[in-house]
Amino acid sequence: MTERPLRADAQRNRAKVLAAATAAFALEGIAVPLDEIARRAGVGAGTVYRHFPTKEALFEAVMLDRVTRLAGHAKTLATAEDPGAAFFDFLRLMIVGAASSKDLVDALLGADLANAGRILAAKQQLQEAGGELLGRAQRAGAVRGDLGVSELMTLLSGTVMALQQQPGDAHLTDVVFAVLRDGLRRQPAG
Amino acid sequence: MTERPLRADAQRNRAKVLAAATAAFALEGIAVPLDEIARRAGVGAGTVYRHFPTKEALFEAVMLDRVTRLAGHAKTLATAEDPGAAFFDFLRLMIVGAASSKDLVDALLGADLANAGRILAAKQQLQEAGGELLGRAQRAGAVRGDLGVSELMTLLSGTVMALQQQPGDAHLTDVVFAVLRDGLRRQPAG
DNA sequence: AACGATACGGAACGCGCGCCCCGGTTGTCA
DNA sequence: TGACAACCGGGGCGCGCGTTCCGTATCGTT
Repeated sequence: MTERPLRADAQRNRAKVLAAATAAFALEGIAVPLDEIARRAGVGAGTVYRHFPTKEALFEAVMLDRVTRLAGHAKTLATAEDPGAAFFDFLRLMIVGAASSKDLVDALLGADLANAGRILAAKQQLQEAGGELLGRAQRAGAVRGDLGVSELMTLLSGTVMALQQQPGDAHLTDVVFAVLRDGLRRQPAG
Repeated sequence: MTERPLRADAQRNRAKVLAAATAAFALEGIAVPLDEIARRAGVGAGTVYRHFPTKEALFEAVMLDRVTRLAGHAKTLATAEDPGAAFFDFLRLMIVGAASSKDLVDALLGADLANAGRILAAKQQLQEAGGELLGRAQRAGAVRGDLGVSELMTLLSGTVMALQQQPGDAHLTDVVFAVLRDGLRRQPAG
């Protein structure tokens, strides 16, 4: 039952694979060939498979870290004083954090992928944190009341996907964010 | 130089292929295997290739029709009396017209596909019509002034992609559209 | 230093899919 | 209705990619 420690070179290689995979997935999404990841890590394909039973498992490992980190950020924001500002900070965080990462969209939306085991849990954690922020902002009157977390996430995903078409276009990011922000604010009656 | 007319069965088969391809592409995007299209059309794969030199050419033919149709609708709207209403009608048209079609997103955004020959032309036609509607609405004070056609199209693509995740969810569509609409309206100063 | 256990690399396999080919069939025109 | 051209079907090829296998190299320990 107890795991013996990995050999030193095995640990090094595992880290190299994770680093290469993180970079490659962010840049090209899950579509990047595994051989390419191995090449960039300076390892053979077999080595990757000794550490991760499947390409999907490697992707899961990378995404778990990413999503958990995002959820942590969101939880921190949930303790801020101004609920409205905190919510919109969260929005920006999600948008800029994902706009240059093809992988997050694959992870959160890919029909098969998104509902697989550990990713689903992290996803729900993120939704929970987002829901908390949304609820506070709504109760404070800063955000329109007619939408829930899932609608918010859908909106966010779309925005992120759209921005990935012209990655690095800061002006585009600003405009898109502004429209989303203004659309989410509490609307005048009628 | 002059094209001889197709044989009767060839015409029938061509039509069957186009119909099957239109349905299949709309449902699954360009990822649908060509064999599957042939099967649904009740023909062999070879027949498809006799009418369209390449899978991409078939996709182009289908999309050309779709996009041209959309652009036509947009042009019609551009002659309406109320520029604001016309613009938001256009928005809804694009959203509901594409929300259940995986293919349009592939066609308008797929890096390689979108800039290939005839699709590009149709795309520009659509952008032109959209730009006309946007400009009128902005001059009439119905839409915020700080965005151009390309930003609008980006926004639209994102919205559509997001909605494709839960196809047929009318409530989600309504909420997302409402947020987009309110975000695009002329904003109060400051 | 030497030996067993552990890990490595990359060639090889299976599969899905775009595309081609060719023996057989069907439409057209005299 | 016969004969030729046009067209059809689906098996097969090549390629990319996920995954496996095994001979070789490296690590840890005595």
